[in-house]
Amino acid sequence: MAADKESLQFHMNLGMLINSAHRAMTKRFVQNAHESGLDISLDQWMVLGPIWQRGDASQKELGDMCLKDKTSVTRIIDTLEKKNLVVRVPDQLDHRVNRVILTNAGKQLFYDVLPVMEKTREEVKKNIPDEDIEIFKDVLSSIIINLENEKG
Amino acid sequence: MAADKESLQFHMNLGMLINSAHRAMTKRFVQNAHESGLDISLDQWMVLGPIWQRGDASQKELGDMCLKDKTSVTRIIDTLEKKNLVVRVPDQLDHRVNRVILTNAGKQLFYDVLPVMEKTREEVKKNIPDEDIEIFKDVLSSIIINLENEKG
DNA sequence: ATAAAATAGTTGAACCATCAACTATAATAG
DNA sequence: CTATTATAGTTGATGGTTCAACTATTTTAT
Repeated sequence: MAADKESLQFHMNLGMLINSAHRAMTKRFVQNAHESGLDISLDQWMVLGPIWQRGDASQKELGDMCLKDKTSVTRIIDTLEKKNLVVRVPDQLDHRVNRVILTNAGKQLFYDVLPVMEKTREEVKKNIPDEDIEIFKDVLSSIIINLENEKG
Repeated sequence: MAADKESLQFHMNLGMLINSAHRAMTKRFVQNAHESGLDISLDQWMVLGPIWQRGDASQKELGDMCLKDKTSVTRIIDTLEKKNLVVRVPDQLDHRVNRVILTNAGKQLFYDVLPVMEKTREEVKKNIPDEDIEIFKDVLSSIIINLENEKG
């Protein structure tokens, strides 16, 4: 899985590049967390964030905020619950929805992971000009919008 | 999973954007293939390509070219073999390696999927200036290089 | 007030990624 | 030549994604 400039030239295929950049970022985040003695996946972290931010969140809201499918949310919450980082509390008003809240362990983990996330972000962006990052984000947004399901 | 400009503004997080752009591309490819009556995943297609290009390839070579782990290659070849698109032939010189070759069905599928890939590529890049795409690729390459494991 | 449609969440199946442990063969070092 | 090491590939486990089918509520439309 070599990834020097030369091999990348050869693999200058959008999809593959995106794929491997994303995998590299995920891997590095987990590595960094592990080096800090923390056991959490990037997806678990992505779900944890919005819960912390709001105090609680329904699974639907989490899916919207993380751009994740409801099935994925179900399973991630399952594993977060197994790890005692989170609990599901049935909503009193709408009995279809679960409110997901952080346990104390969940809050603690959130604070512990914050600097890991920051470190990873810096490693990712190292030596990349800010204006390129902006264009990069714009292109990503455009791609997502291009592929929005035009069901109408 | 709304993805209009506004919600994307809110989610302007590199990792999440990359993640969902990649997932959207994968999904669209499979959809397009399905609409053409073809049953193939993006990863299967990514493996099929290099085999076609070379006539045959070892699993190691496929992993290198697709930037995939050997375990992933093993499993993808497994399912391609189940679908009779590919066969493993033990290498005569080095008994550790499998040469993977396309069946006739595999070749046929390759030709059938080519236009689907092209269509998907166009949908992805629609309304995005070429120079932005170039910067986009550069940033992706830089990220990958930034995260290359500096084990030394 | 009731039937139909929409919404929130779960489950099972199929696929892919990653890790660790393993088998088998080949290359190398003494 | 033999012992060590490196390489190619497989297997099992765990986690995440997607699809389709399902349950259970709530909304809406008549």
